[in-house]
Amino acid sequence: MPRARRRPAGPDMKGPEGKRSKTKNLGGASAQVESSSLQRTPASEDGGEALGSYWLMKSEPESRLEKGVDVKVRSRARLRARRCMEWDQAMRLDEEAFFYHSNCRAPGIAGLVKIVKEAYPDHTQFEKNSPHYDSSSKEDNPKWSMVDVQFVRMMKRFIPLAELRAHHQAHKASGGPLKNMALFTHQRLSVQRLTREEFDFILSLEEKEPS
DNA sequence: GCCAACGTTGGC
DNA sequence: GCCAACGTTGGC
Repeated sequence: MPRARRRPAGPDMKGPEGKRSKTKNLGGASAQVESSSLQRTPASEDGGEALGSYWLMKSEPESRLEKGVDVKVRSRARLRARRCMEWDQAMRLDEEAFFYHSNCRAPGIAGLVKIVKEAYPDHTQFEKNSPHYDSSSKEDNPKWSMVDVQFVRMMKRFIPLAELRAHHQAHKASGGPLKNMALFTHQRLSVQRLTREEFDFILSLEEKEPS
């Protein structure tokens, strides 16, 4: 697994590895997203055909040391096992995900990535020196898997958490698209499914003045 | 199966 | 760095 360079904030924009989202498959303990480096791709229009699902993936933009290793853009969240497994395996090639900066001074949605490799076992769970080592995971029944994602683009403007929350609150009363957004209703999920309506609404915020 | 203690996430 | 929210663990 690639080791991230130390940088103050923001996603890496180059490097061959793509971004990896790691999600624990079973056992119900946790899930994690790890983003090491993001590969820039030519902006490609997808012709607008409907993709299956949309996602929001949390990552930490700031360096953090764990077991003496800079694990940087990594976040972990407790998940319900079944849901976690479903979501992990539900992420399909070319589906889009917002990447969200968490645990930092300015939390919010920073950009877009897409799935370029569907779930596969994460080898680092078996490596004792890895911060992701999990002694309870067995080779023949791995608990953790990852997907690779590729950088698509930054948001036209950063969408702060506070702005999303304000819409969420308003939509709870008005029945708007963010009324059930998982970021607020299941706040500890590190990988969240978005409805088409949620995804489109958030994209529409890019065009608007910050509220 | 309850629930208090504990650990982690993540906003602030 | 603090701590609220909340998920997990383990004693009973």
